[in-house]
Amino acid sequence: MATLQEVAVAAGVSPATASRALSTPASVSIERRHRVLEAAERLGYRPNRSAQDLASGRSRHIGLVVPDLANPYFATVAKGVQAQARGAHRSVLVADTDEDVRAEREILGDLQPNVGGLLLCSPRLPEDEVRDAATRGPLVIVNREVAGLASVSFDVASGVRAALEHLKALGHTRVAYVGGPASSWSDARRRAALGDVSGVEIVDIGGHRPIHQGGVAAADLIVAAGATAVLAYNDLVALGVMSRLTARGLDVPGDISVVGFDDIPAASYASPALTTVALPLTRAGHEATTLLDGLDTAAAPPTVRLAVELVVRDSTGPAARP
Amino acid sequence: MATLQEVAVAAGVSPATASRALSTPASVSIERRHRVLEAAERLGYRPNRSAQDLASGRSRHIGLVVPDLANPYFATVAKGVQAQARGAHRSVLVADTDEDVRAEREILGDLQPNVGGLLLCSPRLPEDEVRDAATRGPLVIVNREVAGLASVSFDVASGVRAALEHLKALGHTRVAYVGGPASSWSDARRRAALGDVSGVEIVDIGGHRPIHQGGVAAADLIVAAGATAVLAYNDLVALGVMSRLTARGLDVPGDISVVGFDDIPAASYASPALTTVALPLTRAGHEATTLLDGLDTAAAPPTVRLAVELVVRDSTGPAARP
DNA sequence: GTGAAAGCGCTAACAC
DNA sequence: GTGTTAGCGCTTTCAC
Repeated sequence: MATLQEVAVAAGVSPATASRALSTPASVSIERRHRVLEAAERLGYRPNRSAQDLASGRSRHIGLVVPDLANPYFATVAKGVQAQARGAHRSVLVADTDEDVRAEREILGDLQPNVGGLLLCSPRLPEDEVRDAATRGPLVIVNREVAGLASVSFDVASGVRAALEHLKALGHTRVAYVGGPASSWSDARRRAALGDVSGVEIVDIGGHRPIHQGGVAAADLIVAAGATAVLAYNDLVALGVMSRLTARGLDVPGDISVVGFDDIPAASYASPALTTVALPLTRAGHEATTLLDGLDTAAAPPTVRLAVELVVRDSTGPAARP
Repeated sequence: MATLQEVAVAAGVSPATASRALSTPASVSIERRHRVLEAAERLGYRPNRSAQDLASGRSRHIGLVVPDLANPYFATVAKGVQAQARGAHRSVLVADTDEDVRAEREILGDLQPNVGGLLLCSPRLPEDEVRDAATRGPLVIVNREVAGLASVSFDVASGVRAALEHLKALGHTRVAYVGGPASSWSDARRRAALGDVSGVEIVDIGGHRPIHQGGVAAADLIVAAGATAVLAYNDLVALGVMSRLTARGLDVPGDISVVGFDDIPAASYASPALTTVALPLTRAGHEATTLLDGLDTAAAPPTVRLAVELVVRDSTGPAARP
């Protein structure tokens, strides 16, 4: 493994110049710069990140903390982060908390001192702890907003409204809401917008696990509540609702319409294909990474709220005549 | 941020002793060890990974290269890797190649010099390049085998046989195989086992993209070929086949039985729920990480071939009478 | 614009 | 067991 030292010797310059040629090309004469670049290329020079980080006092790694990597939602965000980070020559350290707040704390303490910035997808960590973490280094929150901190989130309220208007236009007047984890920020956002559309009565089915099984569990409650349509916390839940409904012999959307949230790939594969509020997850990963890069220079911590879009597929239809 | 130096001073020992107390506790007297641990705890000491790596000459990071993080297959492997790595106090650097071999090469060159070991999920990279990478540092291949290199893969042949036997027992005699990417190692493994079950005629539908859309594209060919059952390259493809079949008005499993590979979460959500060959993906992540740790000490590069299991659900049934 | 020199925080001989 | 002493490979003042 060639070192910068060796590159410098090969190029006939000092290590300092070699370093500058690579990191601040503008500060080196064009001729020497070329010599250094050529030598680096020829020797197959690869910077030693540990050395760079140690010497400069800042890490080029980005830490990404997610509750569950196997969840397509977070996996997609992670993919976006990854892509953007690579463009900025930074690497991504991912940590999966397995939905466990205790593990999350531990990971935070472990990870944060060793990364240049942290991307936190943490729907459940108490706000003061998030704020605390932000004092320890650059931090961007994803899918949540905390006053005074940089974040990337989605305009879920308008998504909820769009879904409700869509159902209303189809003649639905009694819509069940299947909630997610009670402590989740984004569940609260969804709930807050539930009353925004007049003429649609909302039946709260309560909080459920944000996975397929949660929807399965909720389906019977929906039927019992006499709703003709459902808005679910996310697609996984919506898919769960749909499969249980179908298993009970009910038709979607003939008997009950179903709307999800997120637009994970499975939403379009399902049959019927799921009508859902699409969140630009990859884009969120991009934005969050970009935000992180500009965080020191930014005056106030920026908050990006990404627009969402209702994707109408086949799981919604006219309300059944009573 | 407290340094080891400061911890050492606070504990009244030399930096070396402080270092040993933390990394090789056995080599320090019990009393001093306690003093160091206590001081570290009290000062909130966090080791600087860059410094550790630079000084010791080896990185504690694990590099994980996957073709697509948003693919539930790789996301699940990644989760397994992550969990195991954290147990060993190592962090995971993930890189997503976006299914692009050129990007993969670049990532390899970038990543490998800066990690202590590499986990490669790379179905398509030419074998000699994989072998080449292995000379540059500890490397474990996942879901593929290359002679002489450490790897974790699945016993897909027995999975194919189990699927075929299952179909045969249901009376199917003409089974279509929807292949994956032609250059993929695991597609070749599946194909190699296709002839192992006598009494079942295999119709090769050719290679398709290993995603939902690939299955959609293949479905019509299956019908045209007159097969009563399909074995697909993976679940995504199987799901695609199923949705196209259903859209054409065919019944699964009434008219055609479908079997997938992998057992991703969506397989159990689908309706009908997909019969599939389950691969222990999380386990593969664990094993690969464990293998990486023991690689230097191992005599011969270990090859782990994980057992698979046919999960019979609702997408397979008796062959339709001709 | 360039080089010399001083570390960044830690580990690993090497002596004791 | 323990301390002393060198660095690991790089960035970054500081002079020139």
